[in-house]
Amino acid sequence: MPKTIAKSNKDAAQMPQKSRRYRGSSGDQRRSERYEQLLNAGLSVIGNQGYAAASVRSICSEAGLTERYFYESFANREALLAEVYKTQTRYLKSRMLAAFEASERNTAAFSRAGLQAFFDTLSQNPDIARLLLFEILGVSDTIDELYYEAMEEFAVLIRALTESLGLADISDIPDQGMVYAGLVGAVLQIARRWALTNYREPVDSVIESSLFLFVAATNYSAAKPQ
Amino acid sequence: MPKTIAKSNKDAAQMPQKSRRYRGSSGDQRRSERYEQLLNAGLSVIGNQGYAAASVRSICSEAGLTERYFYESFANREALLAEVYKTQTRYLKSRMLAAFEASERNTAAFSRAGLQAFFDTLSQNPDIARLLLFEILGVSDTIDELYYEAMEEFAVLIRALTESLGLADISDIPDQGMVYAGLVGAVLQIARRWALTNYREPVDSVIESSLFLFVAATNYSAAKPQ
DNA sequence: ACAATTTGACAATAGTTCATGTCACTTTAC
DNA sequence: GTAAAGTGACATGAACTATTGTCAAATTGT
Repeated sequence: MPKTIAKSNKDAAQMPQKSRRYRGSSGDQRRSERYEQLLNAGLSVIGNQGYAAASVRSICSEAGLTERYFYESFANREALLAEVYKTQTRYLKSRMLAAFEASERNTAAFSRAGLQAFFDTLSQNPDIARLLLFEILGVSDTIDELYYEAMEEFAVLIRALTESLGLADISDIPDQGMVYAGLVGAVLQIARRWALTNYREPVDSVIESSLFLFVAATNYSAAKPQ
Repeated sequence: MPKTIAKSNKDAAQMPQKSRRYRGSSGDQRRSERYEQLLNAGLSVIGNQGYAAASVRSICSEAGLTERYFYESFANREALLAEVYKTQTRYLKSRMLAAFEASERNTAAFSRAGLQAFFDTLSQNPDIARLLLFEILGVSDTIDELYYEAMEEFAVLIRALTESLGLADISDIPDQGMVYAGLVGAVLQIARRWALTNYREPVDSVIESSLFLFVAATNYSAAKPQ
């Protein structure tokens, strides 16, 4: 009995092997559903217990899935963290952009709307806040890179915001990117302080404090045409 | 042979048992020397490989000491991290204060001196930079508390600095602490960006960018007496 | 009805870490 | 010189973790 006889028409290099429907959904649907569950569970565990405590087992348990399915969607813990982070920054950015568009077209309302969306998102989702403000730093070089990119993207947002306020020329500053990074850092730090004091201050207060720095930068440049 | 006979005059509750000199130094000296070695090794390992990779074993190996001596000085990894952090923030603050005192007594020189001390310390000690800017966040509630306190202390420094620039009245802002926290966050974020791009920009550039935000806040308030 | 696929509970392996313990060796006090 | 204190290399055990594997039960296509 020569072992070269295949037991079916399947090749030695196994075919994609189209999946069967199960409980009403296709294989792809089920897989992406599990992916979503893991993403949500990841956010929940990281947001509640921190990334250090977010073991594969605890995430799967939270997701109601077996460990095997973890590796179906992610190579490892860090890959999950990266995806969760990307998803949540995307979500945050979309909320801010939506707020911009829904806002009245005057500068004060415009920038308040963006900041409101930012701080609202965090206070309504403490898990996201903990992830974005605390857990993401110092994990690995790869994650640091991700963090850096996200900050730069938010700097672009901030730039649009401050420029809408009238900040025209800060060309005497060697690196304008640094200034915008600084403004992002200011808002993030205000958010961290807010989170660490359990969101005790009213949201308007943190918005005003943030806005103060934006407007100050704006006015300074505007008032200094020379 | 009744086991109640003590083998010496030592009590059942063992006495403090005064230590013997060894290799020229007293027990206290040796212990505090080991403590220093562990602190330095901790900074080195955390600064080079991150806190996650800073196992008790790796720290002791770096320190050239046995694991037993770790627990002589620290209850656990986290206790070491806390002490290293406190030591380095103390060091950073002392360098900044020294810079203030050595500076000429005009506002521009004064604030530049402080910022120069800050950024110089980080670029000269990448270990410290990594610890203070990245590794300290998201470790535990205890460490977060420490971070929060350190930030507030730096906010006081910043406040002194900006007030020396003439920032008098920002009383229309609900929480002034938030504004100062924001300025601290701005400087920290600029430092993070600088570190993540391998300190490529000249130090004067990051100083000017930071200063811009300070001066902007100053001028805005000053120019807005109403 | 029945074989194949899918799933979930769980075992297994190999590795790591913390924290403590053992023990031979070095140094000191007397 | 000798007993005790101090040291360093290493062992140990309990607890985790990541990752793969096993297997019976549930579900499906035919």
